[in-house]
Amino acid sequence: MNLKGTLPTLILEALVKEPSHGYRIAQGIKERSQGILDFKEGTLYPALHKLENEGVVESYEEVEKGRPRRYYRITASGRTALAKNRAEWRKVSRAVTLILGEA
Amino acid sequence: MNLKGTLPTLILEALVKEPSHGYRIAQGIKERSQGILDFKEGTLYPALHKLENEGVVESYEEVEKGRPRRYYRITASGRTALAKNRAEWRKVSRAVTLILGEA
DNA sequence: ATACTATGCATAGGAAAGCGAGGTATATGA
DNA sequence: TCATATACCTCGCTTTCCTATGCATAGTAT
Repeated sequence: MNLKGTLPTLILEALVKEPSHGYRIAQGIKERSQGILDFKEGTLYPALHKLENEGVVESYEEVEKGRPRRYYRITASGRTALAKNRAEWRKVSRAVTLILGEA
Repeated sequence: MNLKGTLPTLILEALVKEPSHGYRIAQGIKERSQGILDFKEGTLYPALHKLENEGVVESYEEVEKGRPRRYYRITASGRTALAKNRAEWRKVSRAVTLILGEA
């Protein structure tokens, strides 16, 4: 189950502490949401490419266990974007909850 | 500002207490969200048609001030759908907030 | 009188997000 | 040897939403 539009923000949040690669980012989102959020690979990879294109993340290749992995690192503008997106999420999710009810 | 996918649920919620027509439903969502949620007419009307097609709302025409208005009434299956959507919203929005942080 | 705004409904075209399915490749364990 | 997990990618499709446009009426301001 997923909420459209939240993925870019969730990816940025996943990279705040340290760089990571696509597959691990997806696992992390699933685990940190207790299995509720589950973005598919066909969604995740294009999203990462888009974020890189926008300059909010940078990527580099790192060889691990003989195989290359594409790591992503959040940029300065990415941290700004994250802060903005986080605030927006709070605002709009509270607005919906205001109508649909909390309890 | 809007959250994709929430409109059908917000419409059903708007009809719980009494039937209403498109224009008023849109106004209600905007007001009850304190101006934050603002779905456009080009979004709302097709959404209403779809909900009617699915059988969760019924429509009828009522002439008011000499002009016809299309009123929508929530059906029994609409109430069931609303309960389900409401629970889903809680679940998934909490999952996102779990990751993005509450404070 | 005329024009603008609000009300009220509707459709068409296009963008964006996400999914499913498919492809490629390696490592590991049964 | 065969399946599964890891790891990345792309294509086509559907859904959702927005903008723009059209039509029509009522009220208000100029």
